[in-house]
Amino acid sequence: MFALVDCNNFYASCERLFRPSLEGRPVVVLSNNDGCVVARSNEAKALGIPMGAPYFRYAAVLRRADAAVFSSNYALYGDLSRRVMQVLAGFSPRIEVYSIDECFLDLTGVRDPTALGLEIARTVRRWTGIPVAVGIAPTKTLAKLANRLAKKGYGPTGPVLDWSELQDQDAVLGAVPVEDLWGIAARSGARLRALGIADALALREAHPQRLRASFGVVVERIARELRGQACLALEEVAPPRRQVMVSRSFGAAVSAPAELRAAVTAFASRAGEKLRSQGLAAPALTVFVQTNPFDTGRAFYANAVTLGFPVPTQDSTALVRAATRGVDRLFRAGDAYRKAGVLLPDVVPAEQAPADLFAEVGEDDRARRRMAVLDAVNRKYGRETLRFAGQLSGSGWRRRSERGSGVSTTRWAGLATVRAG
DNA sequence: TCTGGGGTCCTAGGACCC
DNA sequence: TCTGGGGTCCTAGGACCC
Repeated sequence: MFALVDCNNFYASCERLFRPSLEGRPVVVLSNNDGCVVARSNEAKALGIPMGAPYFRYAAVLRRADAAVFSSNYALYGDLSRRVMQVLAGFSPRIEVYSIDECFLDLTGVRDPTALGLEIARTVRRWTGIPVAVGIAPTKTLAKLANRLAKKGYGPTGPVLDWSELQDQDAVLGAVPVEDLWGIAARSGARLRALGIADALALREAHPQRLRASFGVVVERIARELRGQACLALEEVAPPRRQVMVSRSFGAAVSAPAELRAAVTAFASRAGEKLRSQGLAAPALTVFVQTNPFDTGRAFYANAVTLGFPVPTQDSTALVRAATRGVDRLFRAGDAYRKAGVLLPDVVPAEQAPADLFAEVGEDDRARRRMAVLDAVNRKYGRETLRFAGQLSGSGWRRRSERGSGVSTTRWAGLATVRAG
């Protein structure tokens, strides 16, 4: 038996946490470059703002509705997520942290799952301030669905729905569009509809073998899970990462090669930090650049190049050197670049990486110590306190973030102030 | 003016082996 | 008319997730 606990409008709820005055007001949170709406409170959803909508298209609507608009603050969301997961871990011996705002719990053997679900929702709310919904079912796919329904008010006594307690399951499934299921999006949805499979009930009744032949094993599993046959297990330990990526859209177009190099230097350096913090090493680095894909007046240019290392590395110096060398090969004069990134494919655990037979004696060790110092300084005094000189060649690419709340649970200066009396 | 970032899994097809 | 059988590895691209 699975429970899926999902935080309601997570980023919006985080921003609201320290501002009770935002209760009842529409709240939205924007993506990295203040570009898209990535979280909406219920009031914002009611305004008809779609998920992922470009902000500039809805700015006027939001202003008229007196909405609160925030740039994203991942340090805050990450910290609140950890707190929520910590509370959830107290309710089940086996949990799977599925995403920043979702967690599966193993409820096998629980006598009254609905009562436990209500207790979970109450406790998370009281201890962290974040509202959640709980879906309970014998498969993950049904638990996801039950969670959606719980948020819509199907639960008899609160934001909790146990699928097996639901009357007329078939009627409910018949009213769920096939694209609302976990794992089915627009493409597969359209193809399923063309075969007359438009809702969850029709998918459940379809022949698994035929689904497999036309759509592959993923859709077959979903159909089986709708019947209550569990195909997806709880994964307590996340498998090791296979790639590391750092990429950003630019706050303003970049045309100077030195500034493009400055941007990928920052990305490669950040990628190195990620590698070291996760104990990984990269055998190669891909750097990519692109112009504005939405500009219909100019030809779109996107290109990438991959460079290999003699042995897998976690040294930022090597990553930065490869990234800048790569970007020099990609750069075309006259283009206005809007985005670039660094991708480290096929990463391996650092202890499995062989040493470089041809490196100077002691160089490996010196490089490791340099990186240890870099990380220690930046951990203590803040990201990019110590950085590569190449980054000084320009910072016009940096993101717009004009609406940050400044609230933090991880910096003294950002803590909320409470006045009594 | 203005459009995110970071991932995973699956499949088909090519290339190769004995 | 007619051309074996069984397998692995790699890659690109599609599709999906939050």
